[in-house]
Amino acid sequence: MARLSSDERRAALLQAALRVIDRDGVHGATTRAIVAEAGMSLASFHYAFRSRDEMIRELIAFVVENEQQVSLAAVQADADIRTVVRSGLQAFFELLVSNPTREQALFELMHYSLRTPELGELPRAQYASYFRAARVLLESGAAAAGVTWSLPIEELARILIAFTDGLTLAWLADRDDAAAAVVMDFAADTISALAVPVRAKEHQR
Amino acid sequence: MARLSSDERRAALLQAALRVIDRDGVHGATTRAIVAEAGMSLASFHYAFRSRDEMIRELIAFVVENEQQVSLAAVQADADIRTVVRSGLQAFFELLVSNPTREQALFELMHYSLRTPELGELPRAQYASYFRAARVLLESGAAAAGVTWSLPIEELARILIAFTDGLTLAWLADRDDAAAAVVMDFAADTISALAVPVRAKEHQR
DNA sequence: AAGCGACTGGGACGATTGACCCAGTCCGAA
DNA sequence: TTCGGACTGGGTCAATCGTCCCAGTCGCTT
Repeated sequence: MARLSSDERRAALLQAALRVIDRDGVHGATTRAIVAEAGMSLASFHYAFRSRDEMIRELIAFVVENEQQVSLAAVQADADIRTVVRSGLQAFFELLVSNPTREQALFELMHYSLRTPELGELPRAQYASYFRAARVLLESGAAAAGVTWSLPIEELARILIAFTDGLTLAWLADRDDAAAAVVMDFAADTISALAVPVRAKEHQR
Repeated sequence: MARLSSDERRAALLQAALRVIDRDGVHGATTRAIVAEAGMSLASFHYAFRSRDEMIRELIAFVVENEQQVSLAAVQADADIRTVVRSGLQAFFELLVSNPTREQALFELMHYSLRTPELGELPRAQYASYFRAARVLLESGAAAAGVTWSLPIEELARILIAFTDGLTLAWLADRDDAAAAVVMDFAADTISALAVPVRAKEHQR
């Protein structure tokens, strides 16, 4: 064991790979580009990972776990449910605008996984993670606003993610902020319309 | 100009390239794979196209023009607007299920374009084409059902495309048909809720 | 029938890639 | 201080890529 960090070096390489993919896409994430970004030598790469594929596999798993979608889940107190949903979407959108290449990178990683036989199951986990984040927003928002959902929470979470994916892709294509806002308004309106007030007694406990 | 088809050979190569991308992704669409699929020799490729990039550029333009999204626009007569929207979504979904790799290919081509400086504007045209198809469905459906939209048609088209993109990505990830149906139901409900009946006089003329 | 030019086959080139290898270096344990 | 093993630098390899080239071939025109 000894020297610093068998795991630290792997983590450093993963971070570097993510930066390279942000900058140049999955296509540009060659072993040489990654070690250059990490300030290491090529030998270190194959000392840490058996192959590039293994690294990509771990990278996707890492991204899925550390769902940075958390920005979606900033629920302020005593807001009505429509505001909660709209704010969550706005937070996500601002993340997208401030770092569009990151969302592109996530999509590219997904499509790369779908094309790679032994990675084909990863997108399922990726979306399960997204749904979980959406569910957190919807549940905590509903609790804060004193409402409950008239549809199963899993279905609502999927609908919310469909909205974020759809508005992200269209925005990446034409960068129309105003149009994205319209979609977010529509999403907040229609989703919050499925909220029903909790009877005071239930709300209280 | 003589021999058969300066344009025909280009078209044949484009079709072959599309089949290769369907099968192996953009990454696998090498010049050699494409000419093999087309049953041609490598020299013919560079006789027809100056470079692979030029071919990809024309391929995307071709795909955007021949929007196969038309399947979305099968409007049956005397159906209420909710049914029209739901049927359009269902037609799209069945296209997706019967040919998932085609939708994957379109996404990959979009992301490839976004990463390629001189192709960066193509996704805008791609989505303009999608919006146009959605608009056709919404307008003809509204005319057939005798309703009009309470939101600008451009905004509604974008919302509809957000739904199709969102449900497509999630379905590609987990292949959950039932969940996709829920999203489509929600989309049809919420979009058709924005339809208002036309006064008989207007409807008649 | 001849010839011109559009077209093709097959090979080659340089660049890039993932992977490997080996001689060293550096650190901590003894 | 010595020594062993974890780690690295730099070079190399085969495979694959886009691109190019040139000697042919084939079909139309004349």
